[in-house]
Amino acid sequence: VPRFEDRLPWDELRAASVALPREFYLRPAAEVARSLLGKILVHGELAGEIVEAEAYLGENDLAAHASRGVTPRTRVIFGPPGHAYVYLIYGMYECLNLVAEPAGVAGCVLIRAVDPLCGLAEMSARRPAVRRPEDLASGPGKLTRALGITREQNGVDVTAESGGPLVVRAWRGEEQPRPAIVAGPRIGIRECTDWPLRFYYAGHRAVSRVRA
DNA sequence: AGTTCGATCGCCT
DNA sequence: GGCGATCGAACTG
Repeated sequence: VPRFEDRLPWDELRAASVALPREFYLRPAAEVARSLLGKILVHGELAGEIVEAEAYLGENDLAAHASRGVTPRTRVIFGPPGHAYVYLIYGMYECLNLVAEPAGVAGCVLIRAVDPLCGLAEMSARRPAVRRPEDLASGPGKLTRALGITREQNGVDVTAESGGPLVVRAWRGEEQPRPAIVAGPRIGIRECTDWPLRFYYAGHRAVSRVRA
């Protein structure tokens, strides 16, 4: 099993970042998806920078789980923003979404890839076959497995600065120069395939390579 | 109660 | 590029 080095120590990551407030998510899902690039997904002491995300809308978006209305599974998507929607796909993989839009309006963002920052040893233990650190979380099912995110986190508040198991944080201070953002069609769906609701960093090594 | 099939991944050729 | 794994949500009757 290869050993990967953390990009920075956990306490430095905590000091250099702050949890995103609920208002961040209180916007159209596409805006939230684009804005989430460069933010930090944190589960326990495992963390990675978001490099790819997709927006899913409401009743007109036939690719979205919410398009068929409120069900026991989708109720979180219709709830207040800043919460996690986690579901099981293909019987074996969990997918993490962050709820956008005000309560009563459907909209969420599928996190498709993160670039590992902290806890790489534990991530590689969870995904022993992976040879390069940028492949640990370069897909929606890969990142939940690497970070240990499951349906147990469905519905949790990701804006809690203290105490939350799953939090999204932003770097403090001045924005660093960052890669160009590409918008293109979403992956793995059969409806609304022309809508440019997938956002990712151009040329980033941790972006999922599914269907180029 | 039974059936269908999916916001995926990794291994095979 | 093709396919099997694996299971629960949603829909049919």
